[in-house]
Amino acid sequence: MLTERRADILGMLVDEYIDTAVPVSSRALVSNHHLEVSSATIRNELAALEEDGYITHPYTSAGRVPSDLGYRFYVEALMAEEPLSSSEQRTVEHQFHQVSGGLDEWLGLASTVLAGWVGNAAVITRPRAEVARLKHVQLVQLRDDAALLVAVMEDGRVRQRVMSLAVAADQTALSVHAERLNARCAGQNATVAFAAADEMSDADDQAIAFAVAELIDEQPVAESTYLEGVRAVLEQPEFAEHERMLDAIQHLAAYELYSVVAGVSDSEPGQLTVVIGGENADRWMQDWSVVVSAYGEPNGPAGTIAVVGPMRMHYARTIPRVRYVASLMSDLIHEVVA
Amino acid sequence: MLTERRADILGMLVDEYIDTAVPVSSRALVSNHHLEVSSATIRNELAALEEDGYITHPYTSAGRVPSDLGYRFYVEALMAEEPLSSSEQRTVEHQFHQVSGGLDEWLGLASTVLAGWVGNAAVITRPRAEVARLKHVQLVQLRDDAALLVAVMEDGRVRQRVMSLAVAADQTALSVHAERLNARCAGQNATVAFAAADEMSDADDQAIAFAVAELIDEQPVAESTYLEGVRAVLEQPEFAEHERMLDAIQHLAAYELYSVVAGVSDSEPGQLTVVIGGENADRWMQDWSVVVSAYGEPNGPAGTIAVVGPMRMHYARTIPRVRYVASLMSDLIHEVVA
DNA sequence: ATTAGCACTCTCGCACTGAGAGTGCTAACG
DNA sequence: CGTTAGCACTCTCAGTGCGAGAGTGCTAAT
Repeated sequence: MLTERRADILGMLVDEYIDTAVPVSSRALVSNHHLEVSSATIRNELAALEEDGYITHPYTSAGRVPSDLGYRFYVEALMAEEPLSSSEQRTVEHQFHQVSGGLDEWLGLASTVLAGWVGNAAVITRPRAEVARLKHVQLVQLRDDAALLVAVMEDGRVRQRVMSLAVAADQTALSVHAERLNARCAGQNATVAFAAADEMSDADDQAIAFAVAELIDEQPVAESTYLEGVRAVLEQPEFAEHERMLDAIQHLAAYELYSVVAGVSDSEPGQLTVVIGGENADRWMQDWSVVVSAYGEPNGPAGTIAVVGPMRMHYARTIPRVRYVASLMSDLIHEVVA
Repeated sequence: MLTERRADILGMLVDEYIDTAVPVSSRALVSNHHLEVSSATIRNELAALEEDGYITHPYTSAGRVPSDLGYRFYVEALMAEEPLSSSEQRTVEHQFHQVSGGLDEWLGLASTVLAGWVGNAAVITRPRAEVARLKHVQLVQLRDDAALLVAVMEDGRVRQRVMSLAVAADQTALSVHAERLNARCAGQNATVAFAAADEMSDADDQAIAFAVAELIDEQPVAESTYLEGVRAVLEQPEFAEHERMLDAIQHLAAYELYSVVAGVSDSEPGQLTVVIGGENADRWMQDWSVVVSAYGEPNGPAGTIAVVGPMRMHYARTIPRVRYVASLMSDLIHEVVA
């Protein structure tokens, strides 16, 4: 376990490094914090902290930089969370009253605001149920032998597909098809729908049921992922080199982040998770950190709100803000849904 | 007007510059093309071409680089289009047979393939009618006093919104609401729907009609824009500098490209447009070129297929490939819709 | 345990230089 | 008159070397 002084020093060091992106030296610590000891003493402590794995050297005689472990300890025990200023709260409330409403606009706004606050990329996914279930199916006539299949899921997502029909059907006939399906599949998951498709005798019924089952089952690729603040991330000095920047860009595509964020948040709404550097599963994320929280109704469809950035991230700012936006979105959903 | 020799030289120069990204010298032209004249002669011709504004100097005594006008002349008159190889055709046909079908998958695949072929960003927008018209409305019950409004447009787009109701209604009552609306608004545009909303007596009817009108009217922000190949663009040497790269990234967001691409293609399906450098309306696009074509049924809903990249773009490869993908998508839509 | 002092290491920015590439011009040539 | 050889001039670019500065680690003294 760390002595108190060492913990203090580690805290200052991480704060400073997050702020400046420059490896921090013993002298800087002493002078910036008016410590009562000399830089040599600090050097000894730093050596001990390095021994224990909390910090490293980029090269001999540069300042120290926090390691994964150092950041982890900082987030767990040292950091002083920076609460939202009243002006920040006022801004966000004002902005949310400006937009007419509708989930999509909220999500877009939330990601923009969050990204702006924390100076990193913000990723928000639309709420979805853990297991997709069908709510309602409808067929809209396009031509004699083709119809648009619209499937509404219980979590409010809507999927569509154009179907061609073996037997020509007018809108009335299509409604009959749809009703048969609703009777059989409403409230059911994909497995049941596939089974239902097998049982259908009529060819078109079967084709439609099969299509519905596929729609229920469909994996959301980048389905409604809101991503903002890419430029802010890439302006960080860690991406000064082209190669790093290019790699970062490649991975910052919305659909990759979707899987990252979805992979992390197995938690329930309100629970916030921080994943730091090497703790990430993905290989390319070893230098990145993610602060993520689920939002939504308890036991209802859940989405995730995340901030993604380099390990040197302003955790003390980011964590309360992710938490705040998550609870804000949960409240908004509560108002609409319950 | 250019003498034939000058035109030839300009053609070679543009070809070479597109290939190498290096300002091309008189000597390089002579040796790479086994010209029967000396480099001094070429220098005289280059000076003349510069005088006429087809090429420029980056600085005194470097090679020559095409200007906007030079590229324009090249695309118009000099370029030899590079037809698709049989292996390219085979690949794409193979891949399109692999996917199960469904417009979204086609569009995603098309953008990926196109981006890969041309080494630049490919942007594809979903087809939409010039004026949105309602096809069909449906209400799905969420709770006693809330319903999901699903509006299907004539061009096949689907929009949704959660509505809270003044008077509780079960699914049967909701269907009645929906039918009233369909009777009044099916096939109509937003203006008519707004008018209809005004005439409705029942409060919920009115609210729903108003919401429908808004859905019809809604501007697609980044609505279903497929963007691929961002990394490829940014690997081009024109983005070697940090600042340029950051600016490019900022603008390459899908929703910005949507407006760029939509702004360019006022043409009908089959017509292909090339916009070079300063011909772009947007200020930030002054160094970019866009090759864009509409696709879809004549007089039907139309989408756009575009390639966006630096001015130094391989037009001879890009143009036939954009054209090909556009006609491919048009065919696919034709099969499904007509 | 703390500290002063000092040698050592490594980075970073800067100036300098020489090679090379390419042009523009002039004068000669067919 | 078009073409060409020759040459001076310009500008870039990569490499090199160097000095300043920052920071550590160690040792010996307090």
